[in-house]
Amino acid sequence: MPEKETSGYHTRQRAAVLSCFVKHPDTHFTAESLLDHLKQDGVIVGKTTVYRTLDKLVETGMIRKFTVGTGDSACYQYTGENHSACSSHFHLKCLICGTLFHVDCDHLAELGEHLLADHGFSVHYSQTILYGICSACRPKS
Amino acid sequence: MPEKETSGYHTRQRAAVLSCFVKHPDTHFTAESLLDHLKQDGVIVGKTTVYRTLDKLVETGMIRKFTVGTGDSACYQYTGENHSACSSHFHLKCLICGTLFHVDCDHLAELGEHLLADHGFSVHYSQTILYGICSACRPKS
DNA sequence: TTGCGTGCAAAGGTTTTGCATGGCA
DNA sequence: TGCCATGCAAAACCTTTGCACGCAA
Repeated sequence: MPEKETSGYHTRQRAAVLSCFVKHPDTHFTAESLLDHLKQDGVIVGKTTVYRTLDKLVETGMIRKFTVGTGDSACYQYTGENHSACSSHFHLKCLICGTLFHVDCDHLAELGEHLLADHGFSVHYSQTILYGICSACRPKS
Repeated sequence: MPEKETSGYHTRQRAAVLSCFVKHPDTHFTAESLLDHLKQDGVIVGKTTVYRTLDKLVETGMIRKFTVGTGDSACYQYTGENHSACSSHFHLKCLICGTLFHVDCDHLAELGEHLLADHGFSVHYSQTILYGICSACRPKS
C-alpha cells in the first residue's frame, strides 16, 4: 500500500469537493449533504464521483472519515493544514455535539507503545478516532 | 421507557440465539456469523428472526451492540454477569487484512479513566475502533 | 383462543461496481 | 495520445417491514 500524495488529475469536481471541506473546516458532511451543498453552489457532481473522491481524500489524509453507526451514513471532515502533526496524536469526537478534539498526551503515546509491544498492533493515529461524550455535553446526558 | 426483562414467549429460536452468546462470551457475532454458527449446530433460524431477536436482547441488556463501521455488519456480544468488565473493551481493526481484534486489557481501561479524569472525555468503547496494522500484516508492509 | 413469534419476500437505505464517455496532462 | 476521471445504471450489501402462518401460554 504505497503512499500517493499527489495522485490523479486536477478536475472541476475534485476541486469543488475539496473546496467545500476547506471552507467549512468545522463541519462534517455525509456524501448526501456534501452533494446538496455542492448543488447549492451551482456545482453538479455525480454521486459516484463524490464517493470516489472522498475515498481518495481520506487516503491522502486531507479529510477524515467518521462512522457513527451501522446503517447510517458515513461522515467526513476536513483534517486541516497540518496533516503531519495529526499523525502523532489521538482524536476524540463527541457523539453529541460533534466537536473533534486533538489530544497530544503521554498517556496516549504509551498506549500506542503498549499495543505494539504487547499486542503486536501498530496503531495509525491519523485514521483513528475515539468516540464518546465531551465534558460540555456530559451533564446533559 | 418501561422495564421489560422477561417479555415474550420462550421459543426454540430465541433459546438457540441466546445459547450461542452464553457459550461464547468472548466472541462477537454479526447477524450473519450467528446464523452460520446456528446452522453448524443444526439449528435453522430465519434471518429476520435473528435480527429481531438481537434487538430484543439488546433492549433487555443481555447482549451489547457494536457498530464497527458504516456499511459493515453490526457486531453483538454477550454482556455477561459483570457489565463492568465489558465496558473496558477496545477494538482494533487491521487496515490491511480487515481483521477485527477485541482487546480487554488494563492499559486500555486506564486510558479511559485518564481521558475522563484529565480531559473530561467519557469514551464510548462500543463505538470506538483503533485502526492500524496487525502483527500478521506488518512484515508485508 | 389470543397474541406474539416466525420467516419468506420485498422494500429501504448506503455504498460499490461495470462500462462507455469525457477530460486532464 | 494515453490514461485517469466521470456518471449513469445496476448491483451489492446490511437491515427493516408487510403479511400470512405457526406456535406458546
